[in-house]
Order: sequence, then structure tokens, then C-alpha cells
Amino acid sequence: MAVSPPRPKSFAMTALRAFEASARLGGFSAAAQELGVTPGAVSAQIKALEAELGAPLFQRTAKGVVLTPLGAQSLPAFGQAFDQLGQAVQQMRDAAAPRVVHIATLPAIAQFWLSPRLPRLRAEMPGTEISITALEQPPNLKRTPYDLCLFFAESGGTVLAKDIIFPVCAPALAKDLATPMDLIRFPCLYDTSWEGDWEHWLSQACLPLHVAPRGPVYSLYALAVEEALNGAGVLIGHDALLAPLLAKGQLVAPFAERAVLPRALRLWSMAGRSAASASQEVASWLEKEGRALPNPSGG
Amino acid sequence: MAVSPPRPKSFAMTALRAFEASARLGGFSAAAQELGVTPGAVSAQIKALEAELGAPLFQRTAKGVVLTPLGAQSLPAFGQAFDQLGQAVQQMRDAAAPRVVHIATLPAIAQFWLSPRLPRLRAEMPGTEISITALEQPPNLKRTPYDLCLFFAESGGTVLAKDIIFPVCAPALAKDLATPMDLIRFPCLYDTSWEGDWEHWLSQACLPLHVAPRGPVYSLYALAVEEALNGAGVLIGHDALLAPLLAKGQLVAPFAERAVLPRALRLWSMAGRSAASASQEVASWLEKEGRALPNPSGG
DNA sequence: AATCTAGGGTTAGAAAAAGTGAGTCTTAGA
DNA sequence: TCTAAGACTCACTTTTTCTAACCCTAGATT
Repeated sequence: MAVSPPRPKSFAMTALRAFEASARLGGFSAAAQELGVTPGAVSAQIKALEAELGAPLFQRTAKGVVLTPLGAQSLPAFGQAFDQLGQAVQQMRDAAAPRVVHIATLPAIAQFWLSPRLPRLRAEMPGTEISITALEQPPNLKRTPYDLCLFFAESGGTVLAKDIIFPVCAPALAKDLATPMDLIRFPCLYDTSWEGDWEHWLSQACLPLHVAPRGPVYSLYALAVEEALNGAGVLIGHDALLAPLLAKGQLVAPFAERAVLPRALRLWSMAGRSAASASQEVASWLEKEGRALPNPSGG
Repeated sequence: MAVSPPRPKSFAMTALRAFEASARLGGFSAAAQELGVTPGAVSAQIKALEAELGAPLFQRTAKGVVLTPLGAQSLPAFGQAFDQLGQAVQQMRDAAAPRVVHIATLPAIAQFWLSPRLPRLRAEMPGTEISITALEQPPNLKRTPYDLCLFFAESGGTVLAKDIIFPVCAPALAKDLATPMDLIRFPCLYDTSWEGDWEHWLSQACLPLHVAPRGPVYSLYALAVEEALNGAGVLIGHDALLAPLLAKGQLVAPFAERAVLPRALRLWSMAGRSAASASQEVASWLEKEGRALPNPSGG
């Protein structure tokens, strides 16, 4: 008669979360990113879960993993359960600290769009604490403790600004840029997370030109902007982000051609928050801000 | 602009579980028992959760804890979420190992009621693996990975046998026990988890006697039975458990008086299991077993 | 065909979390 | 006043989890 060890604990929560995320996102790497750990950790969790379960949940292939029937059949229930858990956590956080709003956004947006507006926002909403977290990817609001997401996206939420791109540079450089063809003689700067920007602009401007960056590649938009301000080259700029610098004349747009990308600066929150909550107040304020300046640099 | 640390993980699952259990059961100690850890561990978890939350969930008093409004308001959602999670785990386990049945039961029941029946049960259900876990308290099926619970209880599930108690002893001792009054001259054995048994029997038998155990106190019924078999004293015996020993004559009941306790040997499972599952098959078999021998030692 | 790349798997060792155990404190009730 | 229950503290141990650096495979690219 087998008597199990003194602590007959149920399944490890971490492993279940890893399973749910992996199954939902279709891969360990994606799950690892959502959970904020390395793929190896997710792999180990799943392995442990499968061992305890005595049956495989994923079928491993060289190019990713596929759910086994068992895994596929288990996923929906776990999805619902974790949704509910996440919602419960949100509610609790709301109730505990009703005047704290956590915004998740791109580092570039945080620095160039949000940061200039924060003083006014804070002034207009005293007593509300606003915290900003910079992330490369929009987080899953159902699973992570953020109230608002502010990212460039093609759909979802409300549009705060179109994503209009065009080359910008220091004023000193602009006089050497009579036509786009002159771009060939200068480094064309861009941020790695927006690799296609130059091509987009060139094709939208009907220019059969191929430009390539010279010098360092920037993994942080702020660095690229800094370089552009220093006159190190021509940056492919985002209107929504650079409007203040353009307005102040620290950067200029040497060419008239503008490309409007299908994506836009969008703000969204988790469904089912009361409109009276602090996060919704902040959202309204930001949306108003977006409407107030539909085209800050003048169209 | 505050950028949170690289890993903006959501709340710790363990802490949330500790909160839910503590809130539901009304105390850290009770929660600790359900979770299989020490009260200190639960206390630490809750403390960490409250710190992260920035608000207290419990109000500490000298005699236990009381939920704050925040805690009370958060509890239902967490209860539902964990119920759903537990159900999802159950479903997954069922689907993964459909022929494994985990039974939680009292050590004494495991050894004296279940163990003698296991060979037949296994013979009749080949291919079904049955594992037994001995626990002092019935576990919460919604939160722990057991399929069936077999305990003495006053309600719930189906009755397998009444709990009838009466003194038993080795045959050699019986001849010195003409009347219950003779009990005074012998050690009266009992198990610590059933402390009131002697009083129950004595009062039901209308005997104004007070008996006390002499010699060691047994924390495991099996030890007390062993001692009784060795002729070390008179044990207050449970009919359902000792029937085989009585039938074989290894133990005898020197007195005719029997006390029927309000509780009974009961079997229950989590609601919402398909009747075709292995666990329900085992349950049916055990229930049939209970019906087959309503009063094994003869009434 | 050789190389590249993306996605997974594996491992040892490091780090973090969770848990224990003994002792303390407080208060209700005997 | 004494006792018992329940919670807390703190130093220490154990367990879990994570990372970093490796390898492996298959499809795409050159």
C-alpha cells in the first residue's frame, strides 16, 4: 500500500502557467518572453509537468512544438482559469491602490511622446500615481499587471496619432540635402526595431533608391535621435515622436514626402474596467491629447 | 520616468493560493494545513503579498485573523479562479492517465478496511492503478489531486458503513471481563484521533464509569490494535475496521453493548466527474462492498 | 552541397524562493 | 493566574527556478 510523501502537493503553478502560455502562443520561446524567463526555463517546466503527468503535452519538432491531443484538450480550461485569475488580481490591485496607473509602452514612445506630456498629466491628476514600464512588445493585459498599453499597432484600442515617417536631420545637415538623391552621401540612421522604415518611406515616395545605414545601428531610438541631433546622419523619423524637436527646430525635415504607415499609435486597456477608474481617467486624458494634436508637426 | 526591473512578473502564484486558502478557511494555520506547509510559511506569503499590494488583506488579532474589506472583496473571484484551475488540472490528469485512481483516506481505514479489499478490487479492475494516500483530515478535493475520499464523516457522499464502537480485546483477556466494571482493572487503549470514543460508548451503554488509558497513548490506530492483539489491554474498537479480526477470533468483544456514532464511513468524490471514469468505477465497487456487508461482525 | 537561422533540448551551477523550527508575543477563556 | 490558540520573527536549510552556454535538427539561403 503506497502512501505518498508527507506533502501531497498539487501541481506546480509555475509549470501550469508555462504550459498555458506555451500552448496559447504556440512555442516555448514566445511563452518564455511573455513570462519573462528564458526558453530553457519554460522547457524545463513543461518537462517536469509532463513527467508528473506521465504523458506528453507537446510533440517536439525541429521547428517548434505542436500540442498533443491531450495538450489541446486541456488548453481551454486552463486559459479560462488563468484569465479569471488574472482578472481577480487586477480587481484586487484596483481595490488596493485605486489611484495607481501602470502604463506599458515602447521605450521610444515613453521618452518622446509620453515623457513630455507627463508633467501636465500629473498636474491635472494630483493624487494619481503614474508608473511607466518600457517594453519591446505589448504585454498580454490579461496576464501581466499593467493598466494601459501604448504601442504602435494596426488595430485595437483607440488611435492617438497616425504613424507618419519621413527623414529628419540636424539643421546644419539639411542644406546639403536638396533632393532625396542626396541621401546617398549621408548615413541613414534607424532603430533596429523599425528596420523597414526607410524602405517604406522610399517606396511610398516612389524613390527607386536603396539606402543603408553607415556607422552604428541603434537598438534604442533615443540613441539614434541623439546622433541625428549631433548631425551624424539622417534619421528616419516618426512624426508622433519627434514633433516637439521639429517644432523647436532642433531637427528639420529636409523633404516634403511623408509616408503614412498602416499602424498607428494606439492606446488600449483591459476590457471590463469601470470607466470611473483612475486608469480610465488617464486613458481619456491621453486620448484627448491625441485628438488635440492630430498632426503636431504641421501636415 | 521609472522603468521597472527586467522581469515585471505578475503576482506570485504561491502567495495568491495562500491568500485564497487563508481567507476561505479563516486562518493561517488552517490554510497551512490544507497547503501542506507550516503556518509560518503562509504568514510569510501573505505578508509578501500585502507588501506588494501596498494594503493589508487581513487584520491580525490575538485569536486569529479577520479579512479586511479589501480581502473580503477579493476572495470570491480568487475562489472561483482556483476552483476552475483545480478542475482544469483534474481534467488534464483524467485525460492523461484515465486508469489511475487516487484515494485519500484515514491511515486506520487504509489499513483495516481498504487494504483487505484491495486484492479483490485490483483483480476485478485490471489495468486500473489504485493509489492510496493516508491523511489525517479529508482533503479539499477541489484543491488537491485526489479522486476519492474515504473518511468517517457525518454527512456527504455515500455511507459505506455505520461507525459502531465497542470494547475489544484478545481472547485471553476476555475471560477476566465479565462486566464492564471489570474494565477498571485493565488499560483502556484508544487512538488519539478518536479521544472521545470511550466516553461515547460508556454513556451510550449507560455506564457511570470513567476509564483512562494506562500505558502509551497511540497516535496510530494500528499500534493500538497491535497492543490489543498482544493482550496489553482493552481497545475501543470500530466495527467497520476490526470486523475481519473479530471474524477470525483474534479479537473478541467481551460486552454486548454497542454505540452507534452519528458519523459513518463515507465515500465521496468531486462533483462533476463522468460516471464512466475509472474513479467512479472504483467508487461503485466500494459502495457495493459497503452494501454487501452492512454489519460485518454480526449485529 | 554547404551554410545560415530559428526553434528546441540539455547541462551545471547560481540565484531566488519557499519552508522549517524554535522561540516570542498577545489575548480569550478557564 | 494559567493555559491554549494563533500569529509573528529570525536564522538556517531545502527546494525550486533560472540562466548561460552548449548541442541538435530541419528548412531556407547561397
